[in-house]
Amino acid sequence: MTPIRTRFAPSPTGFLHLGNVRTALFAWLAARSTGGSFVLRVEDTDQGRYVAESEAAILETLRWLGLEWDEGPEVGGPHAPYIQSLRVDLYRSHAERLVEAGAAYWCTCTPERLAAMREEQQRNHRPPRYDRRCLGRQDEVAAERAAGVPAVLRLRMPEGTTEWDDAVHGPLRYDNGEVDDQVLLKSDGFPTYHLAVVVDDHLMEMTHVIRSDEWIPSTPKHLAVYRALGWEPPRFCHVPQVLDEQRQKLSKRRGARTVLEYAEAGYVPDAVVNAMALLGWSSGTGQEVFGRDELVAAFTLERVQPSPAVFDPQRLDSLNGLHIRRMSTEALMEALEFHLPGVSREARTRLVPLLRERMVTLRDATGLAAPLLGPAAREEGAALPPRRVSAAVAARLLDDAAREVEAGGLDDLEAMRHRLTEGLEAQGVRARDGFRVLYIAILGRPAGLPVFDAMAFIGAEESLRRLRAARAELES
RNA sequence: GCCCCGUUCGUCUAGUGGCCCAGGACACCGCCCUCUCAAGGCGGAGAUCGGCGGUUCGAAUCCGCCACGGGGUACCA
Repeated sequence: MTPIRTRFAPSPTGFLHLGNVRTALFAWLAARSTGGSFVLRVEDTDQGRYVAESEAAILETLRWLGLEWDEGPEVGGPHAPYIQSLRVDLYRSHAERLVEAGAAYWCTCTPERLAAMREEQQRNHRPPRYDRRCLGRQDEVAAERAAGVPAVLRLRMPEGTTEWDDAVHGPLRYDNGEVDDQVLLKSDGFPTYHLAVVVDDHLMEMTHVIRSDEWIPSTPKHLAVYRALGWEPPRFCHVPQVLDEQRQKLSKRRGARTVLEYAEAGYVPDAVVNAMALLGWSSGTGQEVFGRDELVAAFTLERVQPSPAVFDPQRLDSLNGLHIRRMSTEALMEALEFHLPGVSREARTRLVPLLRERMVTLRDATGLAAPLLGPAAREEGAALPPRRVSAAVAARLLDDAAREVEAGGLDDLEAMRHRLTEGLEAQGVRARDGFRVLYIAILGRPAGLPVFDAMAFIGAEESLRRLRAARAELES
């Protein structure tokens, strides 16, 4: 299969959420799965919307997810710089070529006139497009520009139709008469997306343009630029958007969490990647849980769906648990450092087997392990004795357990548990009911990490202290 | 207003003319396992394949119209 060379080109106007990054993931997968390359490019041509911290956050997000780029900011590459604001001369020189080719023209119409024009077109049920007033008076416009009147450069959209074979949507066709004479160069001298994206994608030798499908309507403009410059266009792949539960495009404004927030909340990169991959793509084999390498092996652009997908947080939870359980003890121990601050590597290693199957997120470790790392606060409503267990049975169990611990029972948890079970059953009490007493005594609540393992973890001394405290509570 | 894209269980999806009175996953419910909680195993409920017409011996799959959802319509990306 031919290597795909593609890019992710975010604009540094905010943080990355699942919707943005899903597109990056598909591009990364397309490149990796074909032995191609993945380029990162920063599209900061809108000075007004630039948010300083967001650029660093974008790089951090991609790195956290493991979507490493072969060329781009901080790693460089043969087509550097990879930041558009540093490439302005390139756009201007190509704009000049477009003017010479008669494919672009200057325009000094005011924003007010443009707005009035569009309003009128809308009133008359006509498609909103620039009316080309300046196209017929280029000499005057040139004089105005010389006199300092602000001007923009517009694409002269050719007649006819534009069609292309989209990798996701199949054949797409537009009547050029519906397409506006797009502004290519703004009056501040910066290019618009429509010029910069074409120049960079060509110069950076992209074979595929993988982007959100909100770009479909402007693709004819881009194709017109390719044609005017005599360039062969890349293959376009317009991937569907990711929607929230209200079926709206995911957006920070509407409360979409950033990827980095998921990281802090205890989600693991592989799970987030897996969950995103399933939004708009499926393997076709029925497999839905993928490790990184499996995903790279299974991915193809052809299997990307054209319809938008609603992000389901519950699915992410499920996958996160699954991926946590797939992690090695060593890896989990390391990953838990953030959520179990101050807990030694040795202690974390002992905790991992107890925690692994009980965590949805890494953050769950904090609450689960709390009774083993400090005093076990009594959970509200956790009565001693619990329902279905008499005070007499509870007292005896606590005494028996204390005796067991004193006799070194923690050295063989299974044997100790067996003896305590027999003691309970001799009194006609089921172990599952009786042991609830131990859970409350040791963990402060009727459920949690396996209680015998918990006792072993906190040690004989602390175990005895808690058993006796519970015993004393029964007396009062 | 104009243009475009899309439409299979609540959600993600399989499905490209007969294998589908539609399969899987998540969530939900039940059972089993079990020191609790989980995890795991098994089972259940859940979709008139957006609607209506058409093509065909036969349509979720092909065509048309409509409806609904989303997007574009900027000197934002």
